[in-house]
Amino acid sequence: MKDVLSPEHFNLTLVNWASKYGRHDLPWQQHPTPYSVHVSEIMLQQTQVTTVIEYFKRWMSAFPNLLALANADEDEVMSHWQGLGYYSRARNLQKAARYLVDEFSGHYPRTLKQIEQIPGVGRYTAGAIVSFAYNERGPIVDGNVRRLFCRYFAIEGVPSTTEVNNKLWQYAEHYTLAKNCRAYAQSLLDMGAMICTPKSPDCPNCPINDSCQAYQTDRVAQLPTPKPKKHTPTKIGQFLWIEQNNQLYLQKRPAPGIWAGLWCLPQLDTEQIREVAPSQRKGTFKHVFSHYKLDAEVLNANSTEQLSGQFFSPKQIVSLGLPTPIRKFIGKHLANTK
DNA sequence: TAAACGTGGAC
DNA sequence: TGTCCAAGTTT
Repeated sequence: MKDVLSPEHFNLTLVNWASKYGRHDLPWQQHPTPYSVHVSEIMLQQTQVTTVIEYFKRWMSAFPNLLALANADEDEVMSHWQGLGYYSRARNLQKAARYLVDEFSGHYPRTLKQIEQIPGVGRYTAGAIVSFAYNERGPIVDGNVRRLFCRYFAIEGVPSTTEVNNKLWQYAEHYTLAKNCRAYAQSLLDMGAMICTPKSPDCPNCPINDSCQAYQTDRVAQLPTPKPKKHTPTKIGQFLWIEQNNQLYLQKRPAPGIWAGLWCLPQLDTEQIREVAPSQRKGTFKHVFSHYKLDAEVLNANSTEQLSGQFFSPKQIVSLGLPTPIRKFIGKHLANTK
């Protein structure tokens, strides 16, 4: 069996492959700055490229630079993130902008260690910013690299365990050179997205298949080792529909917690949940999260006593940041909010 | 270490 | 319809 390539040979082979077959037209690849790379990398966390593209364009128009984001209203920020999910990313992005303005005069630091101190920026994102914005050496391990390396080096074990994760970062450190930095990082992502895919990888067209340890031993389909899946519980939710003069009562969701920072129908906490007659019911909806399912009903109510929210007109609601299922429900039940 | 944290695309 | 899982980070 052929051994794995040296870091030098590996780098050159992938960069050469990506120059022909890689992605070069993504919006964030056109004029990369530390800020635009930062924004795109946060948006791309656990989110598909096709989903991010329009959000990225709108965000860069609304908040073209660090200062604009630092000075923006939080509701304005959240409304531009609505529908993208994992909303702490948006709040951390603004926190990061304020941190960089306050501590670094609005200029990004240059070193990996400093960049990793930015709120919401972990080891992967720090490496990506250094690679893509500065074209300097910044090792990365994301889902693409994890899959590619687990197969190429035939790494057994669940990747999220400390042992395997450490091994992956060791390979990343060893195989990331101080040359072709931007092109090499991008080639890893492109390989993971276009060749070394989760299902039906395109091994015949892989530029390094003859030295891939999994391919040589027919274990591509078994690597990376799948994570044992766990049962997702179903939670019951009750929300209040309080409408006066065609205005709707909404509350801002607290952090931490689901939908933090978004505006939502008031939700009864677990102790307040009660049986209700069908006549009180405005409607129901179901929603699936990554870690549980939500069965919800929306109850008609009149009083806003004890509640800390405010009324909004349909026109105001349209430009607010709302959770996706709540926005859908409101759109169905309140005029002029679609 | 494991759970929390959203949503939608792909099959 | 259900399942996987996508350029992860925080607590």
